[in-house]
Amino acid sequence: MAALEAPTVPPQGPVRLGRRLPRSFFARPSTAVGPELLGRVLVRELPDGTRLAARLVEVEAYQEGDPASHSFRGRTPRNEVMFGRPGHLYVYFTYGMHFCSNIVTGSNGEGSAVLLRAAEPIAGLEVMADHRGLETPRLLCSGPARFTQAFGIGRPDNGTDLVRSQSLYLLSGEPAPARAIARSTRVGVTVGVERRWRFFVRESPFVSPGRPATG
DNA sequence: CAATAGATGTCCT
DNA sequence: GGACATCTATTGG
Repeated sequence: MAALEAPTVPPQGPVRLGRRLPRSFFARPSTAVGPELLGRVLVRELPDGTRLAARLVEVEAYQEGDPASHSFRGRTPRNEVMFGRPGHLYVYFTYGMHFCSNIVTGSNGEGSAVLLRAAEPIAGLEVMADHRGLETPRLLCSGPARFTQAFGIGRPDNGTDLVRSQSLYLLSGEPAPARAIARSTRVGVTVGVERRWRFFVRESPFVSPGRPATG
């Protein structure tokens, strides 16, 4: 694919974009897909041609039978996409003001997904700053609602197929090696806390400030 | 630094 | 009515 525009700040490491991840990558349990998403690159192409890109550094897995998951009590109009085919984007509105983004995993009808919690911006930082109303690169995508806002993702993007969309997709990037990945309990959940399904890149300054980095 | 208040849709009891 | 997969500004140590 075409080269991305030069980032405003140097990324933490080399940026290999690679190729789009196939449906089969997502068609596995969220707890398996989650850690393997770290180091992957989410790309957004805006109508004006601007390209936004960021490398995932923090995610959380959610599943059916998991009391912290939106899918726990079955389908609703809001979580419908979560029960659909893997590889689609599940966007939800929360706390009366914020949107958060998930990637649907597992098999069709299953109700599992991975919440995108934080990323390291690598292209389009000026537009992200515009969306966020701040400049500091570290604060652009370091939280699920921040990340979603930086990318300009909202209701219309709910249900987008990341495997086929020309404007929102996920590239293989450079997967984080197992030794660089830490796990902890999930942020902001009060049930299902025994599930340590938050996965993040240990040394990344772009991880959200949500919680202690329980290795 | 830490703690807290305030913004307020959607789903739940 | 209350909880919630959150963020920001403000206040106080």
